[in-house]
Amino acid sequence: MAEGPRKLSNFLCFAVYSANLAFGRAYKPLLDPLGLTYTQYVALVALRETDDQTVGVLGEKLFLESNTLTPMLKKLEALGYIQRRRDPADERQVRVSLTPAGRDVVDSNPGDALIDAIGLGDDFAAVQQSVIRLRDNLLRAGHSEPDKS
Amino acid sequence: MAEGPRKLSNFLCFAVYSANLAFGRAYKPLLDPLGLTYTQYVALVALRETDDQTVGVLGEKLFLESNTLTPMLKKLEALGYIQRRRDPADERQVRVSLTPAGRDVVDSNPGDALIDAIGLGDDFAAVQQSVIRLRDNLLRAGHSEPDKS
DNA sequence: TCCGATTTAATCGGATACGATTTATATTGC
DNA sequence: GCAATATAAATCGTATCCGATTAAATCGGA
Repeated sequence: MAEGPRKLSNFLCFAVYSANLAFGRAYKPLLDPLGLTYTQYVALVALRETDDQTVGVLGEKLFLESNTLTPMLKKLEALGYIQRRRDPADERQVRVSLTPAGRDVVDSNPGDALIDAIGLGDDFAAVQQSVIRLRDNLLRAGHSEPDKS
Repeated sequence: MAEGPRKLSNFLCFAVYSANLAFGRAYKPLLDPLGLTYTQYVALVALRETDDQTVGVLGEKLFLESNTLTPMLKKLEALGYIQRRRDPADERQVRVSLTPAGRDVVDSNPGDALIDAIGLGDDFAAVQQSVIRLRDNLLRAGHSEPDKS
């Protein structure tokens, strides 16, 4: 085996890639009325979990860095969902916290409408754990090069 | 249940979102030497499967439309991996086909180096099928509105 | 103390995604 | 045959991602 052209449908990476596109499209009609994008909503959820985080710590949770987060957070601030301020104790850091409006949005759980659409039934938790394991394995393989000792 | 702030780690959408980021990062060192991005590589795989496709048919497989594909395909053409030409029988359509160089890239299976990194073992196929089912369910829920008959 | 190294965000350029519109070509109705 | 419609790709503006660089603040050693 392992010869001949592989079919796209056999690529796990493509399954994940296209499932991510599908999630974005499924969330869109739910988030549009709130003026939020899919990624912005995820950031709000992360902030609901732990408030008043630095951009760096928030980025660790979201697997993003300041180059992606800074413009998005500025947009969320302009929308009135978060507040950004320099940490007085260390002016290099920016601390981000939810406004009451931001908390309300997260607590309204707009994603609940998708639970039926997901349609994995009892497999939900197992699939989620597998995808998380996959992600962590890939990231682990990445940030330490395969050193040939 | 269903009250109180949900943790980000319990969101299946975030697992998929972050796994997709992880795949892109894992593929990067493998594709950089070829001058390819992750998405461009996926497009080449889709073309390897069926050559001489129209932009629309290719888009159906990739879940993308011409607004995303056209710029990417022009880049792949500039790289010498594909050829684009108007269909003489219907000048509205553009047909895309792999060049020999493009075929060689796909046949070299650059993603094989990640099989170990994925680390799902025997669960690989099951996870893949679940993610595909998830995707298809989400897309199905999307393009026909939940009509309350 | 003071200067170099480190850390944190922000900035910049290139490459996706995607809704909305535009352009060019085909098809259909009459 | 031709105007109205439909279809396919391309274009445009906005919002991510990400590598690389920059700017500002902090830290650390001589």
